[in-house]
Amino acid sequence: MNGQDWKGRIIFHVDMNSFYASVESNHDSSLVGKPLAIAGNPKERRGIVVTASYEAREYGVKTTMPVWQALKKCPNLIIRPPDFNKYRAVSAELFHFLEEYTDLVEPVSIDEGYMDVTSTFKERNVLNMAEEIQNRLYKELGLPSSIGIAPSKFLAKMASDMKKPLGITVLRKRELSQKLWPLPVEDMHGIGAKTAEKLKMLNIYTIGDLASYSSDSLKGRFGVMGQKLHERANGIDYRDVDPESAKEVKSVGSSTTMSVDIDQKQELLNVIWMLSEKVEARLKQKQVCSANFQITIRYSNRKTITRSKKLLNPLFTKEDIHTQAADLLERYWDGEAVRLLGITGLEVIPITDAYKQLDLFSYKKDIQDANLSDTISELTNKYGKHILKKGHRNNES
DNA sequence: TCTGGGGTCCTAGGACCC
DNA sequence: TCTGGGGTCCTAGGACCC
Repeated sequence: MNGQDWKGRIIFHVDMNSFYASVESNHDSSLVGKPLAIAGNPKERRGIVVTASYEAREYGVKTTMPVWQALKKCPNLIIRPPDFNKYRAVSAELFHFLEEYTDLVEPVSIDEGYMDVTSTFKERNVLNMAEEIQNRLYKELGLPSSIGIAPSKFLAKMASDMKKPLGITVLRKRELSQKLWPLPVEDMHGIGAKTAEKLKMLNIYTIGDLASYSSDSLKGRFGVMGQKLHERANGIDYRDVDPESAKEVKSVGSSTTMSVDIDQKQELLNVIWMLSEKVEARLKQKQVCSANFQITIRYSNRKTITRSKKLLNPLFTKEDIHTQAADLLERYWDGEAVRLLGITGLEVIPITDAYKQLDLFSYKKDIQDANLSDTISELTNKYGKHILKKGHRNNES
């Protein structure tokens, strides 16, 4: 939004309430009105609550709470494992539905998104429209939601959080001092536990404190983020609603926390193999591949390291992914017991683009000594891109 | 006998180049 | 006889979000 008309924008932030729990209740009416938690690996230790129904929240059950703790708070809690395929399907319906109202729909996550409804303003009352959207989402898709209405994304997001479940909240710029500034800083989108802690050391406790604090000082201490937070606390946010933004995936990965920590190399390699299969499936599903793979190792004490490696050629088969990941594990695992392993393809590119690259590569191969080319490819995949650069320079010199 | 799994963005240091 | 400055790329870690 680089014009002068940003002030006139009307943006909705539409946020589902207890999304996964709502979807499960829609598929199984025996769950309706019950304390329900969607939780990973209910039979394993180390499962956590992903989503809790409002009935479960009454008992103090919260997202990220370990399952055993949730059961302590609410002994008759019903626990269901997450079914992400099901949620993704409903999510697609949800965004398709929102697009009935405007093309300017930006999905932010599986269960929330922004809508720029400025253009509909002259035709109809936006508050009525928000009510209609909320009612229809509930009746037609079985999804309770909260909607924030404001002149910017940030304010719309903050507004949708103000009344849950089934709330509609309008946040105008002139209402900031009354509605936004009294909130504690940790309630601000973009401020987590660490930043809130640091802000409190500066005697910044509310969003209002942040808004009136010296911008330069925040910039000095927190960099770009400090400046952004200060602007947003003052209601300044020119970001556009961008329907394309969610479509460009940048990384695709899979990780798992083992039910018991593992210190045997062969067992770790077995897990790496399982993850390679999953990553292959996810890459294929998204029709992308990657020439930059990363492994994540979390040790028993939760210390977590990542190690990555750029390759010359994009990969997507489980065998190739396994080779790279196993090599990284071999080189960087310190022998201590491991709690979590992960594999991620970074900087993913569409497979169609990769074919172009491969064609170019095979062309080069044709005109070169095939054996030499193979050797270079092997070396670069093993040791990284800089080897190739050096090789080229040496050849050129 | 705590704390998942999927991501994005920013920062900072080192290598390397000119 | 000891050490510049600007720029890019790569890697790792950290903070945050749902």
